Amino acid sequence: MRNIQYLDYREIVTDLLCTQPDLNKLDREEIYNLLEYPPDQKLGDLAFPCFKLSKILRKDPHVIAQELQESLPASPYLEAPVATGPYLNFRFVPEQLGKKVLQTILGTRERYGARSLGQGQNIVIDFSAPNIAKPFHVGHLSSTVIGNSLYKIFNFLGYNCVGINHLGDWGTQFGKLITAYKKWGSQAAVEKGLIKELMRLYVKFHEEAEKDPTLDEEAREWFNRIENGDQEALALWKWFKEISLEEFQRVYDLLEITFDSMAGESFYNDQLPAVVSELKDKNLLEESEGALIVDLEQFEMPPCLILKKDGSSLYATRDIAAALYRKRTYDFVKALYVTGIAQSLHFRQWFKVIELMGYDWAKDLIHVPFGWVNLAGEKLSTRKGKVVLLEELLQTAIQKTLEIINEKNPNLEHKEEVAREVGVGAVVFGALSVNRIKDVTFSWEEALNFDGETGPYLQYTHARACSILRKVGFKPEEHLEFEPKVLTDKAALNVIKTLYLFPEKIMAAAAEYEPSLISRYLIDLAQQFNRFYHDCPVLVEEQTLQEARLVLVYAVKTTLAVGLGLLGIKAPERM
RNA sequence: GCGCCCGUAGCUCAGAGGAUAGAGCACUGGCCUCCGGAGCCAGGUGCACAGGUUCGAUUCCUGUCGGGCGCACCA
Repeated sequence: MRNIQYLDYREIVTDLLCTQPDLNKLDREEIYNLLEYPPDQKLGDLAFPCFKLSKILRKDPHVIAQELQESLPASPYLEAPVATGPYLNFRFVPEQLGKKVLQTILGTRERYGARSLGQGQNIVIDFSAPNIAKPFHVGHLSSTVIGNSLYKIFNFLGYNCVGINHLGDWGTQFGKLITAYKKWGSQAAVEKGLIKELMRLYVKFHEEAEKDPTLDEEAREWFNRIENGDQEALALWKWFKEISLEEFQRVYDLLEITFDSMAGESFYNDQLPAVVSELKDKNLLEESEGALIVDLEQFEMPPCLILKKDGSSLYATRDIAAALYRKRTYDFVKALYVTGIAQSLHFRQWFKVIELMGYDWAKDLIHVPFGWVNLAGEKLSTRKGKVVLLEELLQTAIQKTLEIINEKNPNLEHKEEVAREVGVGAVVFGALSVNRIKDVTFSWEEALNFDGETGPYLQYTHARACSILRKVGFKPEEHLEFEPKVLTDKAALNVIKTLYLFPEKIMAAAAEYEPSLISRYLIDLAQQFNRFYHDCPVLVEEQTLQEARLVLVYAVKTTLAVGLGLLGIKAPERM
């Protein structure tokens, strides 16, 4: 794909400012970054604050702004700049803005905002990663939808993403599960109850283990047997895994999320000895309290545990093996790990180990953390069985959507499909609409609220725009010569300004690994559009005006659909 | 004890070295002979506290307080 050049007023203004001798004191990039959007539209569309220059030139910033106002050359894209106090304010020529932005969208359509920055380079994204034999609950939602969204965002920017579901299919919890199964379970009960039964056994184990610590010993032993290839243990492990995967798949199907690799922790088993010996060869391993560790004291971190005293592997061991494997296999330029913030130290530790092993790509390993999900003040806890199942949440949301459709739009075709898209969209948007680092408290009431800043609000706005376009059979390629001059209403101009910002927002979301920047943006766009929709009738007599407004509607519809797509949310044409 | 994250409106959250700090929910009142009322419009209160850096701090730094998490054989 050819790289698309998007209209960038910061570039235009920077060019203009660079013509001024006084501005030579700052380099181009500095000027570009100083430019800011004024807090109030009345002031202008883009501002250059003169404080930095004031310091360098030892001159009153008011005077600088004033002088710049007088000496700057004209630009076809900008009105004459206005000095307001220590700021030089620029205003976009609305006609030019509208023409450029809307034509770009008419031309690029569902690729509006896309770029070819990645040039096909690989980015590995490790996300979702639920634990086998545990229920898929709302606590897994963040990793799953954030990772999925980053996948789509980086793809859109021209990278080739590799989505890996690093399943928690190895570790001591299987020892616990087998112990519990042997003591309190049965084949029939597991076949009947599936994950629910596995979870019951898991919870039971923890209850009993509090009274009887020898159970932990037994569990460790069972896990050891799995690691050593014991037939019975391995068969049970496989069985539990299959049961879990089937259940997880139902959730992924609802979310329409796919992975390029399902290589979980167990996948790296045969690579662990090589990792250990490489660490040994590089003199990084030390024995401590019977275990093998990499000492990280000089980096002010606790040691990274590589092997337990019984010789079995640990989380870090497998992550290191996985990173080496992924670098070999995918030669990534970045590897993202989308996990809870509680694991920050763990990642800092083993990233450092990779660095100490002499791999310069350690810098390309990036932890993308997110906050906790609480349940009405209490922590989610699989061990205590206190969870909200994600599938249940999604199904409830779908049900509720169906009820709303039956009430408001009973003749809608494909109701079930639309209900799924909207119900799931509500849940996904909820998880992606806040800064990922914040802890969130799950509440049914909020998760099922479809008013205000929600996924359904965006989808509804999109559907209404589609509805207008459908009425006239709008085809974008037939309207390239529309007349932008007639889009003079304040509401229309605000929509255009917001549309203009979209490519910039995608870049920011990628740079910060923060899909919520797109969520917030889409809410803003929808709000602007809904004002326009309210204030300005589109299907008016006057053909020139109608055409221009239709183009605007099309541009919004397209941008909403693209943005929702980047969040992993469907944009139905009717709902 | 050491370390990390978070404290913005009644609630959920945006914002971020600068020009009067914004939305949604909830509450109240308007708006459908008109492109879809899951919508639009109007109505109030707020940067945990104390220092510091700066021409300027809600934003950066330090400390205090409050909440969450992590720190050796779980992941």
